[in-house]
Amino acid sequence: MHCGEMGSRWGFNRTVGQMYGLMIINEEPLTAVDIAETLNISRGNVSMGIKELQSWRLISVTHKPKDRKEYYAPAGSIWDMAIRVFEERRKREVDPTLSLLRDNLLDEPSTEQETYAHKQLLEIHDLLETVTEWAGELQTMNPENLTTLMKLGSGVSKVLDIKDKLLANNS
Amino acid sequence: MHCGEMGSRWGFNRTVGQMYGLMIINEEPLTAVDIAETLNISRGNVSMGIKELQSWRLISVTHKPKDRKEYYAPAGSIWDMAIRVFEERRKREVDPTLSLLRDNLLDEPSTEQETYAHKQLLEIHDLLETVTEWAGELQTMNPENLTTLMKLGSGVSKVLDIKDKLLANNS
DNA sequence: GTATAGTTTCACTAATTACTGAAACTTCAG
DNA sequence: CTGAAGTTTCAGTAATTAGTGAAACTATAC
Repeated sequence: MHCGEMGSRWGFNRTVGQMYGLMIINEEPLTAVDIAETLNISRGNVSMGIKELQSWRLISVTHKPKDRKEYYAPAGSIWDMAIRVFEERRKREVDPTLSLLRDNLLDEPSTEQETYAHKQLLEIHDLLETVTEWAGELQTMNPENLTTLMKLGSGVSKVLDIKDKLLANNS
Repeated sequence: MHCGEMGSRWGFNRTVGQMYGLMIINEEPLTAVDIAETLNISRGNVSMGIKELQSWRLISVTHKPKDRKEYYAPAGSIWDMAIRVFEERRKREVDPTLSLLRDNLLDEPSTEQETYAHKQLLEIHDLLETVTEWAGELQTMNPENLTTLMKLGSGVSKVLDIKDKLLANNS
């Protein structure tokens, strides 16, 4: 069961990773007590972990009839999970960076030193913006197209060439 | 100068982020002492930070004639920087996850429970592998093509349709 | 060689982050 | 309304991670 530890590399802490790993591996939804006992962690810690996973929109809660317990399970498919982790990390890492950069770009540079700094910040800002916009668009594409695109790999360049030729012919 | 703090979100700790921010903002290369004084951190801490940044392949060291000091500056363009952070994070986060998954997939499942777990792990593994392979291929593409691709955004699906039609015609 | 100007290391301390468990809270059946 | 079965909160503690600074180390000029 220790394999859940790999989650520790993915933006949440060790126990939260283990908790989620456990849910993924188990076909049946689990109760908070199941989790606490399997992982040998305190009940309170599980509660906090659940909250964290919910903030990542990674789990769904169900109830069994005649039972007051809450049952937790991963929300959606593995693919959904990846999208969400990706999205949330963008929100937590990239977006704050972007707004910090924007704030700084508002100040007009007065010295030469500042002009250079300004230029550099602008470059970072634009790069980050392009990349995240693009990533956002990829996410809205349907999964099949995305898979095609990925299978294509570096063949993408060839397709782009084809496109250019088509446009040239049409004009 | 506190704006360098945003680096704290990007995989290294606060001071290392500040150090790198400082180098990006300054046109001229800096010495270890410059950095320590500007950021009010100890000389030893700077040395460790330099080491860390070097392990990310993010800085280059130069020497001035008649001067024994080492001068540090960001290695390469902003674009290079992004590629490197991306690549290094893949190495540190994704690759270990993949090899952990592979290890686990070697064990043949014996119970039904394990069969399910096995299936889930396989799915995660395949997804991660596809995505990282693709990301790797994107990196080898020349920047212009990449920009075209990004500008295209979700229009990519249209190009793929065109490609499919072309292939259909050729057959 | 040796004095000097620099860098690196590392044991120690500080700061941050994660975990525990008991108490407070919620919900619902009877 | 009561209490049983559950969840959440949070103050305190443990564990981890980051930072310091003095001592050890290196390289070079003379």
